[in-house]
Amino acid sequence: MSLPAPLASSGDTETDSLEIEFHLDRKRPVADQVYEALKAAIVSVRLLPGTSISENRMCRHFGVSRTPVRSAIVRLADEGLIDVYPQQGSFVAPIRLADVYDRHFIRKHLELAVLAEVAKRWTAAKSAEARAIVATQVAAIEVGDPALFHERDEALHAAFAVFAEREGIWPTIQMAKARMSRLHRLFGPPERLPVVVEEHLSVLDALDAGDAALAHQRLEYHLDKIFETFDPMPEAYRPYLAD
Amino acid sequence: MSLPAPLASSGDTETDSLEIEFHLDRKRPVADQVYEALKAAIVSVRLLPGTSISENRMCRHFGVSRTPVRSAIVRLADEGLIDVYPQQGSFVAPIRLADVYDRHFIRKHLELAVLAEVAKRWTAAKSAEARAIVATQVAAIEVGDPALFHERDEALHAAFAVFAEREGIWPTIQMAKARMSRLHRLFGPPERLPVVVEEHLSVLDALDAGDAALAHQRLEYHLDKIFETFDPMPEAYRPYLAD
DNA sequence: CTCTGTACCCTTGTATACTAGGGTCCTATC
DNA sequence: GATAGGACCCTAGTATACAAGGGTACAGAG
Repeated sequence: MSLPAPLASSGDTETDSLEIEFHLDRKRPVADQVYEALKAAIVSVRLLPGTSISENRMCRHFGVSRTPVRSAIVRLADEGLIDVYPQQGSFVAPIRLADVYDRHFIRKHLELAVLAEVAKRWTAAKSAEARAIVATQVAAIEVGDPALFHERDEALHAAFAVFAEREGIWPTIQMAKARMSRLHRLFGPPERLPVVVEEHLSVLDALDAGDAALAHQRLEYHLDKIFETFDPMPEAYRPYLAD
Repeated sequence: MSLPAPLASSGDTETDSLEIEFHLDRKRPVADQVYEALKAAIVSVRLLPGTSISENRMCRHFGVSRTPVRSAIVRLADEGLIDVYPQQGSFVAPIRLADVYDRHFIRKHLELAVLAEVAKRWTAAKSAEARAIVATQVAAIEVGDPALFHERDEALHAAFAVFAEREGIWPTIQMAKARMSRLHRLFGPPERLPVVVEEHLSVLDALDAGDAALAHQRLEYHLDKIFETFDPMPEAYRPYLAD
């Protein structure tokens, strides 16, 4: 039988040099810390799709027992970020294109609905707060820190959820965003980042002008445009994809 | 300190008569079976909000060890259906009204977006399939089986996701629906069920007529109407609610 | 009678041991 | 030499043992 992972059995001879920064805090639940560390590593693609997640190796790496590691893996498997094959192994899930399309659908319609609520409550203060976040995105581009850029991008979208007084739906949007986040960080051309900033600003401009319909149109264009970046999917990316 | 559960320490003297039907199948992962059984019991409110979920009692009840039970509880805690208080206990989560509002927002906009896609692909065959499901809902009302009614209601909404060729977003809608499902099954007046059927049919009629805008309007009315059923929240329901 | 301290039992969190099944590689046989 | 079979090691799934902290009830002191 063929395993989905292209790397197979290496890793024993190598040193366990997993690039997961981690410092154990005995005062907090260990399982939560392992979960957060693993999730951050997967979403930021420091752990590439297909990477083997052996429970025992994680135990050695984190210096804890299998129980909290398993707990973390179960949670990540529920989120679709890890595939567990009993008696075979656990692997960072490939990026499934069908899944990405579905998540884009969810994210797009939720963010547009949030935007409609935001438009009703738009104020100069909110505009200033949003533009301040965009400014930090610009700064992230200038220092060449794409990870920081994406972090600030999340902050901007989260702020909109707060503006709409729908803070509770942010986790759902974020989970939908996580899948595409891996695509962006893997393949997203860096030269598009300034364009993203401009599109963000164009939405804010429409809101400042009190034109909700225009803001809607511009956000929809922005979201679809980002998505189409990967329309001609280069063959080199195949190892990380599925479906 | 005050625990959220109103029942406290009883349960030892009583027999463990948890109303969770369960038959262990040793060929399937035990953890999955426990998860499914617990989730079904919670969503169908056979396990009321606030009920204590002691891991040890679950072990005795299911006849398994703590490990798979813990795995199931972790997953349900992630979904917000169980609250875990370390060193104190785990309890079926109360119905948080703020959460219900957010989930309704998510469900409404996603279902409306799905409807728009369905309208583009509407055929006589799909209409017949949908109406067949509605017919089973009518049958469920006639035999007085609200659990079956809700099961068929889920089937109808799932069918729409399939019609829209967006099967992948159904889990997200379903998770949003789960919260309100508990409200409906607890407090939903049975006399409203026939009205629900009529509203479902009115949407199908609009689709048959090829009027997507009318279908949109009627579905939005239907979803909001269901939600407003609980607008004057009787004080008797307070023990099961929070926020 | 009131208050405080302590012992016990409950809880979840963590660690470890054992089970069952799949992959691989080596060996023996044809 | 090619192929089949078996031993070994890996995996995740499950069971059990231990640790740490909170709740409660009871007993003793003031």
